[in-house]
Amino acid sequence: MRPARISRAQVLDATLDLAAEAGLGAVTMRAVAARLEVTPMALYRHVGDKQGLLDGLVERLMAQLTVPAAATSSDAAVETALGADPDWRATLRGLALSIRAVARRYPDLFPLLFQRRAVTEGAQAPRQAVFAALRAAGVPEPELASAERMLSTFVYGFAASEAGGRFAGLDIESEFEYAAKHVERLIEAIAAGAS
Amino acid sequence: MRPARISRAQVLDATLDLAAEAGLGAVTMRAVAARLEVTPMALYRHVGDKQGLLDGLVERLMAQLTVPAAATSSDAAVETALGADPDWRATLRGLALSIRAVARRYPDLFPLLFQRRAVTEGAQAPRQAVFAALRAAGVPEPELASAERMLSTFVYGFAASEAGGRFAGLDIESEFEYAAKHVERLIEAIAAGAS
DNA sequence: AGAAAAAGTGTACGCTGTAAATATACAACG
DNA sequence: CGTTGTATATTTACAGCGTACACTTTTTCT
Repeated sequence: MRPARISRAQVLDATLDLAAEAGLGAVTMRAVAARLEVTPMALYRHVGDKQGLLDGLVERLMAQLTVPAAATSSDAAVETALGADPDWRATLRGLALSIRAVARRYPDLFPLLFQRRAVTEGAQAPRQAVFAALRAAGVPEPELASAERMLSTFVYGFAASEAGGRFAGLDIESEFEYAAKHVERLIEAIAAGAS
Repeated sequence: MRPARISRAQVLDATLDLAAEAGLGAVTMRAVAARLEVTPMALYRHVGDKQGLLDGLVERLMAQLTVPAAATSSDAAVETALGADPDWRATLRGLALSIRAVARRYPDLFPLLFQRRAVTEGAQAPRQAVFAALRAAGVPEPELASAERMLSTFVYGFAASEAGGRFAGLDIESEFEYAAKHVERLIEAIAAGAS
């Protein structure tokens, strides 16, 4: 069979670059194709259709959510057994910063993460890292899932607000610091046995 | 001058209905115009352009964020003086439920609230209600703004997640209950003097 | 050498937002 | 009463969008 001139990965790379440079509005099948020096219809073989392209973009966005070193150094089972990850605070902060960085890099792409249940189904690695950190913090097993959801919801909301300009004119870092401080206290309270 | 067949308000009403019935994708200048039995170009006089139409939609969305009775019964100054709004918990829950209701009614419109810094400029009434409630809860004046931001960010994030299907398959009400409970505790902790 | 098959191309269609010129319908005035 | 002014709505047109469909190209396997 004929050798492929482009791959799905290349298509998504080109799309992500385009989106970062010129915004979501500039992401058209024709523009992406031009960037790859290919006709628009060639893309359809690799991403299905425009929605598939955007879904792929979301994938890529989540792949950029880097998990801090502390959370990847050992697997969850070992950590639980040893009561490890002594610095769960740093782990959670690192994850939050990573998400915020992605939001800032692709401001008008970020709201896509709230759609098509992409967030929960994708980003399993960061999710597991959050679980591990919360476990390390002492959050009881039965409410781990709810606690993770609550925390992630807040962080995504914060990042989306930052990307959308809702915090414009504010000292965002100190807002983040304020929130982070209180969220940490909340986690400690849960760990201490707040029913 | 010629009598207007349509008003900006009517245009936005028609648009909102259309969006609720058929989703954001169905909101085209032509479709809105058809609903009003007018040509597409007639809309431009009233909303400027498509983006203006969407901005108007966001306005309307926020107008639907109803402020619970407890928060409207007296103004903030009086409340502060009397230390009123004895049930700030109910007030905040009411506001959150109202936001969630809007998110559920217009699922794919909701992410628009995160864009175009719409959230901060519009929803002043609910915002003031949150302020009043937090004041009533005993949150110190200097951190009132940050606390309000933190709380609103979480609620918007929760509503957006719910609308986007991120909580699909879960018992959303009990997730909300879990979060609400802990958020209340967080507010109490702030009021109690957590620096 | 010929067949099979995947990859990419070319063309075309209906849809979108909207610029520009034009027609309409009323209020106010001489 | 007719005229004029003016905001309103229509008409027409165009470029750009996603993509269906038929086609050609380029490889590998028999």
